[in-house]
Amino acid sequence: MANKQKLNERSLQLLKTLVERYISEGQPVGSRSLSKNSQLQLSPATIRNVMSDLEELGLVHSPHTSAGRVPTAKGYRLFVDSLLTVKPLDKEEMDVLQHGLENDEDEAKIVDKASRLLSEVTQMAGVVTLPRRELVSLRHIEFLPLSNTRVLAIFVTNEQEVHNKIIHTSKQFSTAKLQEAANYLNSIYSGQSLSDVRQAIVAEMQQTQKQMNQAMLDAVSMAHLAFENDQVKEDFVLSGETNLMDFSELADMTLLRQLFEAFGQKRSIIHLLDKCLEADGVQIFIGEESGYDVFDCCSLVTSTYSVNDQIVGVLGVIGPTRMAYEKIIPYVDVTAKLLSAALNPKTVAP
Amino acid sequence: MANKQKLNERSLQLLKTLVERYISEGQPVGSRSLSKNSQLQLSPATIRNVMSDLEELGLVHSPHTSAGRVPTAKGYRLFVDSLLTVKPLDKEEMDVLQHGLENDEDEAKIVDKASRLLSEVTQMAGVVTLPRRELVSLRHIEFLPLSNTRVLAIFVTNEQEVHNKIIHTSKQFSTAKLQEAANYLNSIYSGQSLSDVRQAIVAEMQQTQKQMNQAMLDAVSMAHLAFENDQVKEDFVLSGETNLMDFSELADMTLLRQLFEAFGQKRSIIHLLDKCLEADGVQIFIGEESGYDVFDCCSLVTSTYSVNDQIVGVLGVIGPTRMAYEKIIPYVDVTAKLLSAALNPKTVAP
DNA sequence: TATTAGCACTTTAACATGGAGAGTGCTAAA
DNA sequence: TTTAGCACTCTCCATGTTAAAGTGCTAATA
Repeated sequence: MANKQKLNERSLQLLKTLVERYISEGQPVGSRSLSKNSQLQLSPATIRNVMSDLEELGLVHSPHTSAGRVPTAKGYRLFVDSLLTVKPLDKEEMDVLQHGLENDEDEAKIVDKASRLLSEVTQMAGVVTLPRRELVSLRHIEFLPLSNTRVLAIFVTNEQEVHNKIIHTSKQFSTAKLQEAANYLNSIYSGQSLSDVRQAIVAEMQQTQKQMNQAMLDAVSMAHLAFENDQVKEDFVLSGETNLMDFSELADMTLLRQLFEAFGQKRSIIHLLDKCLEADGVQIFIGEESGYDVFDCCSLVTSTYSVNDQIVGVLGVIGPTRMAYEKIIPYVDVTAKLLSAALNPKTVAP
Repeated sequence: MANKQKLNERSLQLLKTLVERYISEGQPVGSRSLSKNSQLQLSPATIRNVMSDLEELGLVHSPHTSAGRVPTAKGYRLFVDSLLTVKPLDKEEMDVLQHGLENDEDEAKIVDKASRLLSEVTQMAGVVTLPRRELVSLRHIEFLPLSNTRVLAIFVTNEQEVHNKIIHTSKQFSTAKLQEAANYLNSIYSGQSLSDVRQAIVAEMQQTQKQMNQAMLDAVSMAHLAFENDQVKEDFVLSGETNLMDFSELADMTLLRQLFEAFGQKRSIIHLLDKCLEADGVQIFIGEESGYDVFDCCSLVTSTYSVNDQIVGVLGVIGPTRMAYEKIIPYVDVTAKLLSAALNPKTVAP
């Protein structure tokens, strides 16, 4: 079978040119056109032999007998992993991103802008997860009495963001009592990360026997209510989905519909993006690699971004598998870095 | 020309059957099929004459010489205004809506559910505006110091909803001072509607000369910052957009793209929905009537919903002009009423 | 006078036909 | 090992044909 043996320098060079050509033209590429466009001086016939091998290895595929070849997901994968020559962004392209992401205070706005920028520069769909709250630190918590046993819990994180949640307490508290509880919690937990706080609270609840007075007990149980599974709110911002409508790969309405439904339900996208959180740097899912049928004809190029040197989110681009990876990868990479920079607390204090 | 004269009972009856038939079949309807399906016992030839008149009046239109007729927007309008026989919902259909909208506390969740229900029962796109804040009453305002001159303003409206905003004050305030300011504002404005509060504040700011002490002055100027143009946040919840992809009217990708872009930008939709706020009850925009090119092949059926007998929002359904109005109208109507009921403070207080 | 039958005409949709073009696989020669 | 040559396959496109559906007009009819 000599499979491995066949994958010599020449075959790889040929596969590279084939993928490049298919990406730029969108048509199955045949032996004649490859013979002209590759550096190698080979006749179409020779190229046909090589292509036949590539097909046997599952790297390319022929839509029908007399069409050229098209890369498979596996072919793209090999291309991206070992053949791709990334084209760094030029000055102008950098500037667009840089200007777009500077001078914005609000976290939500920055994230939104990043997503929009990604979709604009790539003409595909841009996606950015909201920064994980788990890792941000609690600055301040406050309780406000509403009616009866309803209490509004407000917590400020990271200097910037304010979140609130209505909790139902077991009994009615006076404003003073609530203030006292908040003071207690602030004195202990302020500055710690939300996930740490959550853990600590659960721990404290379990050893109630400890020498805690009623007030402290109340405070802890309220904090428990305030922080309980709030992380479900994991979310992302998607922009430029409509760009995808222009790709012939998605001209089929059922396919398009499924894709947009997946966008709307968010679940699968979140799951997919979560996978990218684990590793640092640029990651790529090509076609069926994602594991979701809906994305069979799509690729996802992502990178992580950080605050205080901790990875807090993912951003990326969704487009057809036939995308200009050599350009998309640096775009995603650079945007991730710029977003990190934009979100990090400025060193120059006011 | 005898235009008016021609629009006798018979022509109207024929137009009605034509529209009904076109809505259910989706094919241009010809004289033969009309002759069979209308109650009138008329030969195709006679019907052709009548249709010719209808065409002259701009009520129907022929795609090409040997196709049947299709209603125009004007034709649909006449149909909807004077010919339509609305089919009230049966028990089962009512139940779906009723069960879907009961037992939910959170305003946002209710609105979301309503939108989803609308899209599910109609198999088109459902839309619900968030209740206008202008008309809700302020219950409580609170200020929380952040760093330096940044202050977090929190206001609770309507018992239910909590909003917050970071404001930048001119100088630094102590927690006590902020508390004092909040107390002052609460004593004066609590219970009034947000728009009233906003007006009153602007008025107070203008006659600064009055016998106000510095604390009151500070309070008012902070309130001004907290409430300034926050109404831009007018928003709506759209569901089931993807349902629209199944309609042949929207098979054209450029059209579909424009429509989805309009959904994403929200501006035009908000504007359109705002128009519906003015009148009470069900309103309908058919095709080009909306004034937005994107909606030329769509119709919008809306109704208003209320809290405390005040109209606070609009909900509706977006679909192709060729929709089953006799069913959609009651669906929208009933959903609006159920939503009003769900949002109104329960009379049985805890 | 209003309605209808009849007829010629138009348009579309569906299907068959027949190259042209592009590309392949295989074989045999270089 | 590479290449030229050739038969073969498949798509695309233009063309033609036919059937079905519908129209407008005219003349007959009630």
